[in-house]
Amino acid sequence: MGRPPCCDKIGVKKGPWTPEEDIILVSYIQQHGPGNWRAVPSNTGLLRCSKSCRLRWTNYLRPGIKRGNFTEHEEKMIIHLQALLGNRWAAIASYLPQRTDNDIKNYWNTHLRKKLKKLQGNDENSTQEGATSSSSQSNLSKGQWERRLQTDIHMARKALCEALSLDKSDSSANPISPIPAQQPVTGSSTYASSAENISRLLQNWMKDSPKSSELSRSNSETTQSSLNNPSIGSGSGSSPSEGTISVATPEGFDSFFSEGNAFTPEIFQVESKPNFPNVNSENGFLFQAESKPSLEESRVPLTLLEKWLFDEAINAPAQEEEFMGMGLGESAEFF
DNA sequence: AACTGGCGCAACCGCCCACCA
DNA sequence: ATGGTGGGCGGTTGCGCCAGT
Repeated sequence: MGRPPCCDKIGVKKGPWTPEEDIILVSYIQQHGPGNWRAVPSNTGLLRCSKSCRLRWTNYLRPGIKRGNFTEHEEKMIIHLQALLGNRWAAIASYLPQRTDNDIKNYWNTHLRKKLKKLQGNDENSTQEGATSSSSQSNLSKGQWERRLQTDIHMARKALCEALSLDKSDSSANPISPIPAQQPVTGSSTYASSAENISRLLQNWMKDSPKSSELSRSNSETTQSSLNNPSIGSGSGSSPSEGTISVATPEGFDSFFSEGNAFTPEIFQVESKPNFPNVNSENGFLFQAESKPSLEESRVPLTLLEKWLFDEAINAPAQEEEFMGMGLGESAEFF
């Protein structure tokens, strides 16, 4: 019996998300929290597959996402982690806060794999050592199961240890622990990153959309107030659970921006406090830097990995050169 | 200025797993 | 024990952008 599609494909919109859709989704999630993705399209009116909504949220709209160029340090981490874990991007991402697995995967596929390939071409003879790197996909896939098995054993063991010593260990104090997705991301960058993304999208959209000049004032006011009020869309009297997001019509954006408003985190009423998760005062919803909850579970307490990360935490970034000597062979020559 | 090929990235697809009734 | 469902993950694709010609 084949599994039915996650959603009715008929009438489901595909392709790039519009700013309007983004805002609807963000508003909804801010109100209800992430999860129950199945209900998102029906509750928001989005003509999107539930999966698509989840993906859009986790890969793009989620708070705390850092976009743009990878730093050299991040790059090195990815290389090492990939060598150790294989293509377990979610696990790798758990060690790189603010980066999504999709981002890392893309970066690997577009930049790092190419670099390593090039390197391999330059140094054919040294590929033996490079067996831990991506250049040896066959070896990697071969050893991946063993690695994974080992990983799972460690995970189970660590989970047990953690369960037994609950509050004793503060993960934030442990430099070798992958950073939980829920961990506070300090400063104004928490929501700003995603808000900026939306802002950028909106502004691009504004540039491109001829419709935007036909906007009605009333709609813009509605939109702005909607954006400022997380309870928008559900109506003043309706309960959030049954609320249908009816916010952010495209007509609203033009005058919204023309009034000099910036699409800032404040618009979402998300406070930028160090002690994230934020509490939305309007509805009390804990707008956490959710995300990748499974990633924390999938943390990989490999001894070697932890050792390296520990050293890395101590030495980096000032002594990144020392990183080279960690014994992963080819990746050391990589730079 | 027009064309083209490569690149980067967002998004989709399909498989898998965990959970629940 | 079994089947259904939701969600997660990794691989892949498609499209827009940009540099080179």
